[in-house]
Amino acid sequence: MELRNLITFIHVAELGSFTKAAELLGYSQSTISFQIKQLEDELGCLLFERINHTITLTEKGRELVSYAHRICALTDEFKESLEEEKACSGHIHIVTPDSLCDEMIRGNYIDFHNKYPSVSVKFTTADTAVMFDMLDHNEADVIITLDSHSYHKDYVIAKEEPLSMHFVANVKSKFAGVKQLSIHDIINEPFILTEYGQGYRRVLDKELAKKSLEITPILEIGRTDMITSLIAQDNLYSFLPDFVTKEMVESGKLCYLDICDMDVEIWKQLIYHKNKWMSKALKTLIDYIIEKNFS
Amino acid sequence: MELRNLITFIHVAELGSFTKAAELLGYSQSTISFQIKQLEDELGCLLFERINHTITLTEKGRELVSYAHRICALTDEFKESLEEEKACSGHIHIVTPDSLCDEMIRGNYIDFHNKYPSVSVKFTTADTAVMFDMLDHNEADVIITLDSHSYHKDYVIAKEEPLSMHFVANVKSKFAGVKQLSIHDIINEPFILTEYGQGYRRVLDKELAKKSLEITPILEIGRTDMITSLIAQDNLYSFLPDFVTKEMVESGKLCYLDICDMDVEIWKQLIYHKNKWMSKALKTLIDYIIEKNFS
DNA sequence: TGCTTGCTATCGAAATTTTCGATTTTGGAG
DNA sequence: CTCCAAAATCGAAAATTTCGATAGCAAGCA
Repeated sequence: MELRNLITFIHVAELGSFTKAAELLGYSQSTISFQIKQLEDELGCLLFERINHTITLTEKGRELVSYAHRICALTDEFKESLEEEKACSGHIHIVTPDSLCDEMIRGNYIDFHNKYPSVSVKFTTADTAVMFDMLDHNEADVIITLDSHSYHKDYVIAKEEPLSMHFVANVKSKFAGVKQLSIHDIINEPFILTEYGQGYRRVLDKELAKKSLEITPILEIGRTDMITSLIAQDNLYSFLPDFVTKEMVESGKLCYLDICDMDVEIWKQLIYHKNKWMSKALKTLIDYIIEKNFS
Repeated sequence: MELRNLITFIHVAELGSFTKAAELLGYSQSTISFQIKQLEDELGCLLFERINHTITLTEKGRELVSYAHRICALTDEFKESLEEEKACSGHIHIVTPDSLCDEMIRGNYIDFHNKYPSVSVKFTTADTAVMFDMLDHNEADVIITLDSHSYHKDYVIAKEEPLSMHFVANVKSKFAGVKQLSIHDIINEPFILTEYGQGYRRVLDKELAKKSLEITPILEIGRTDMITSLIAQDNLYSFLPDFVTKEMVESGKLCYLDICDMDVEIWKQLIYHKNKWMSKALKTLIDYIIEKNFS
């Protein structure tokens, strides 16, 4: 029993004529005969009495008219529901590095939630490799990387920008305010870095490796807020994005070091899988991030 | 959007796999791909996200699952409704000669109604030619003729029996009790007959015509109950089926005449059109008439 | 690293189904 | 009696569906 036949059936029943239905539907008359017969054969009952070339609905036929209408109404309803602007709602899973998650939650998240209260956002933190893995397994809807500039045909980059980063130290560091430092000057100072493999940490290591250098941090930790607060307390060093340190630099607790021979290029990229279905909610979140500079 | 596709879609959504659905449904896997694509193309939206060869329902997909279930439920419901023993109900139009209508209404009709209260029966009276006309136009569901024996490939005879008829007279008639009368003896007596063209009246006329005889009735009327009551009151004559006269003959108001040279063969036939859809109600009525000798 | 397995997409060919046009049959109207 | 209208039927054409084979890709495993 296919919908095509049901639609034909409805029209035949309404018009009381195979021929008229054929004209209306743009079929030949024999097609209508065939389709109705098909229905009758499948259902094993007569839908129309044919007496002297005029048709009359049978009891079963009359019943089918009612069902057919209800069935068609449902399909129409669904098709309409596709068109109409959906209330923007749903669940979205966004995965970011630790530092950014912090930033976002403390930043615009409340505003976003107030604007779109029925969108539930799940924040998860992970390192870059895991993030891409999650995209590949459709476990994350969208990710934000802080890493070297990446590109792959399977991913869509919704937004990207270079990330300003600095070596930072306690304001009382002997290097504070000193111009034109070399990486060699500070390489043996006590560093706190994010975990190995984590986004910009990995890029930093690679850049150092090019110069046959290596930093052995005294502590590795993902939570950048802890790093900054430790540095603010003691003579320690790190390499962090400005958005993490900006506040404490401005308040005079930390300072940027002027390292002129290290060029670590880090990008912030908002990425989703190219096969990802853009739900209204997802699109809204992504647009919000792009426009409001949410992250 | 055809039901085939919706059913496939439901299974795919449930199993979360094109391959498994193909096995279950007995299709090849490429067919499933094709059918889902067909749906997606027609609806203009993605139903499944395909990321690394695993599928996940999209929002629209999830919505369609719900609609598809409802649609399938309706079709199933209809199919079941075809199977199940229907409450025997509906409207039936039965057409009979005047005399029989009387007989049936006064006879078993109440019993039938009590047994099958939701079957509404419409009785109409008509002469034989009109009755067949009504069958041909599907205006009557079933007819009962009192006429010469008829047969036609387009009609189904559900029941038939020869009808016993007699010339009848008032018990005080000079012919009462006389054996071996000839039609010539009574041909000029005052007759009351049913209308010309009406079933057995027509057959009678034809039989008389064979003998070059003719009866010119003093009154023509379809209502046989009136004929009998008039004859009971006066010295009048008629030619009627026994079922009409039986009661008054037994109570000694009328008598049969023993006319031995007229052989008028009348049949009672219960007939419907061969293309008539046998609704439960119609079948019940016909069976009832056959079994209970309703008419 | 290479092998195997499991999944979906794709493609051309085969099979099936649908559609059409022409014809037939029947009844009704003029 | 002829013409018209309506549905059934039939073979052929057209369209659609299905299949089988293959490819591409990722995961698991040795």
